[in-house]
Amino acid sequence: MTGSTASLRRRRRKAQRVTLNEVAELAGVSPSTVSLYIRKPDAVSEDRAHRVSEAIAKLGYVPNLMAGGLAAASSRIVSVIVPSIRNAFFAETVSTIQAALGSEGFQVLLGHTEYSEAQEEALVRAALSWAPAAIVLTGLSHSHGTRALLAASDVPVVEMWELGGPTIDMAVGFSHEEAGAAAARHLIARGRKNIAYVGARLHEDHRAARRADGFLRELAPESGQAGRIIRHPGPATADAGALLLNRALQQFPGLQGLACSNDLVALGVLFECQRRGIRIPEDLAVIGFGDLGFSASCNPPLTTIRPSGDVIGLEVARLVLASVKGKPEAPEPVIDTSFLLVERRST
Amino acid sequence: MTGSTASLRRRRRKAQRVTLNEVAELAGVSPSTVSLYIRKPDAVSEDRAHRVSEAIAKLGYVPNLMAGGLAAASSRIVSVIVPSIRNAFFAETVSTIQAALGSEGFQVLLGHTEYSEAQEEALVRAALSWAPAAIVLTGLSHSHGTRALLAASDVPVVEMWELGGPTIDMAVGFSHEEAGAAAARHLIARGRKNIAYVGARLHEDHRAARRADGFLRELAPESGQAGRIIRHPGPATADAGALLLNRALQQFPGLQGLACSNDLVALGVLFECQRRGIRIPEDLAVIGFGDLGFSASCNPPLTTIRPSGDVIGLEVARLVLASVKGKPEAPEPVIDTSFLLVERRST
DNA sequence: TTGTACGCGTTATCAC
DNA sequence: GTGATAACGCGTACAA
Repeated sequence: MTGSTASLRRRRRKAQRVTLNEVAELAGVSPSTVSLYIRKPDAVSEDRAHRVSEAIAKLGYVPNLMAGGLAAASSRIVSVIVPSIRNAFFAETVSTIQAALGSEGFQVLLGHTEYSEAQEEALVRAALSWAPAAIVLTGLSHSHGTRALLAASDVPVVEMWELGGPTIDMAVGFSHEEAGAAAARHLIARGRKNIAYVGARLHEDHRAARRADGFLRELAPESGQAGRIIRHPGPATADAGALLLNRALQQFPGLQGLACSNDLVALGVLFECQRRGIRIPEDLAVIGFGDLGFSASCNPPLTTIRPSGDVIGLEVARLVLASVKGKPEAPEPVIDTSFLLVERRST
Repeated sequence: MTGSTASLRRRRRKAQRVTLNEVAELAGVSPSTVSLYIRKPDAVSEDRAHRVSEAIAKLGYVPNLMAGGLAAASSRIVSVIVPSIRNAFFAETVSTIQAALGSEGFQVLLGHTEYSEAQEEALVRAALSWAPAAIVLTGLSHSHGTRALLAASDVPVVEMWELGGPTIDMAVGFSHEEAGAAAARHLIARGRKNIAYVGARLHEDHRAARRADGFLRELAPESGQAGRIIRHPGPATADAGALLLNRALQQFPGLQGLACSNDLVALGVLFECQRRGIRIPEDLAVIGFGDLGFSASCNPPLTTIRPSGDVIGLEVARLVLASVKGKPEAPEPVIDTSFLLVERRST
C-alpha cells in the first residue's frame, strides 16, 4: 500500500543540552548579558548583541523555559480548557486564541473536559502546575474544587462563551438565553404558530440548555406549554438532527417552525426534510445556531444565529495579554460579544 | 442584553505557593519522601503515605512541574503541531491524542502552522523549550531548520497523517496518493468516463495535492491528460465546493464523475447540484474524502474515503507512550493505518 | 550597559 | 523505606 518508507533516526542519544552559560562563554560575555539579550535585545550594546546572536546560532541554543519559569515564578503558557475541540465553535475559538497569543510568545496548553466538571477540575489542577500566565475556561459552571483551586492561585482567569451569571475573574461571551429567545421571536415574527426546539446533549451542554430556556420563555405567553423541547442525549450531529426532526413531527402534528441547538443538527433536519418531501421554509421554517461554514451554502441557505466565535477568541486573547502586562485595572473585565441573527432562506 | 453579571475577584495577591517542603514539614517527613510519594506512592510506607496525602490535601499543594522538569531534565508535555485545528480531521486526532495521553498524565501543547513550514519551525523551537516528552508533527514535509532542531534534540518525534516518504523518527498514517488513486478507480469502476478532481488549497496542503497526484496517475492510461484537476486557493469549505463544481462543469462538458479533496467541498458540490437540478449519482457521481460527521446523512449519502483519524490519534499516543517508557525498540515505528472507501449512494 | 551571587522547587544519587 | 545533598538552567536583585 505504501511506498518505501524508512526511519532515518532510531538512536536516542543523551543530547547534551546547550545552556545559556555556554552561549555566554562562546560570545565572551556574562550569562546575564545573554539572558538580557534574549528578553530585551535592545538593552544590550550592539556589538555584544551581535556576538551573542551569533553564538546562539552557532550553538543552536534553545532556551530552557522550565528553568526560566522557575526562576521567574511564572510561565508564558496559557491553559485553554474547552468541552471538546471537535466542536467547531471551540475549534475556531482555540485557533484564534492560539494565533493571537502565539505571536506574543505565549503557548497554548489544551484541555478537553468532555462536558465533565470533574474533568475540568483535574485539568485546572494540571494547568496550575505550570504557573500559567492565564487560564481560559469555557462557560460559567464549575465545580467547587475548581473555584477553590483558582481562588488559591493568583492566575488570571477568563471564562468564555457564556455570560449571565457571576464570573470568577473576567468573561467574554453572550447570553445564550437571549439567543434562544431571539430564535423563538424570529419564528413567531415569521407567523409560525406551532414551533419547537430540538437539542442535542442538553443535559451536559449548559449553554445549549440555556438557549432552550430562552426559547421557552418567549413561547410561554403563546401557548403556555413546557413540552416544546425535544432532546437527544448524544452529540450534536446531522444524524441527531434527522432523528430529532422525526420525533418532533410525531410529537407535534402540524409543526411549522423548528429551532435547532446547532447548525449541524439543522443540517440533518434539512436533509431529512428533503427525503420526506417537506419543503423548507414553506412547510417548515428552520433556524440553527452557530453559522458554521456550510450554513450559507445549504439548500436552502440556513437562517441561524452567529455567535462570533472568532471575536470571542480575540477578546479572550486581549484580556489575557492585558492581565499579564499587569494593567492596573482592565477597563472592562466582562465583555458581551453578543450574537447576530442571520436571516437566510430557511425561515 | 445580559443579566446581572458580577466579577467576584479582581484582586491579584501574591499567593504564596505551597511547596513540597511545606508539605514535608506538616507531614513530619523529609522532602524526599514527599517527592517519592508523589511519583511512586507504593514505594512509601503506608503510614507515611497517609500523613503525606493528608498534608497535601490540607495545604492544597499543587506540584510545580517546572521545578520538576528542570530537575528531571524532561517534562510530561507533548507538543502536537497541526496545520489547523479548524480542520475536522485534525480536531478529531488532537482530541483523541489528548484523551489518550491525558489519562497517562501528559499534557498537550498545541500549535498551528497554518500550512507554513516556517511557522512549524518556530513552533518546534518553542516546543523544544519545554523539554517535551515527544513532538507530534503533521505530514512528512518539514523545513531544513526543523529537521536540524529535531536532530539536535533527543526528543521522540511522531509524524502523522502521511506515509510514503522518509520519516524523521516514527510515523502513523497512510498514503494519500493511494487514496486519490482509489477514488479514481472507484469512479472508473462505476462506469464513469469523464471524471475530474476538485481540490481546495492544493498549493499548501501537500496531502490533498498527493491525493490529486494519485487520482491523475490512475487516469493517465485512460485519456492521458493532465488537466483534470481544478484548484481553489482558499480553504476547503462548502462554498469552495459550489465554486469548483461550476468551474468543473464549464471546463469539462459532459462531466460524469467528480472526486473532491474534502467532504466539505463535496457537500458544497451536492448543494449546488441540487440548485442546478443535476441529479446525483445519475448525472454526476461524487466522491469525497474524510467521512466527516454529516457525510452519511447527506441526501444522497456521500461516498467517501475514511482515513480513520481516531485510529491515527490512538496509534500516535501509543507510540509516544512507548517511546517515553523507553521500550528498547518500538516494534514498528511506521504504522500504516490505511483508509476505507465507504461506498454510499452518491456514486 | 555589564557582571556576580543567590535562589527558584524539585529530582536523583547515595548513604543510612 | 528514608533522608541529606547536590545539581537542574536561568532570572533578578545588586553592585560595578
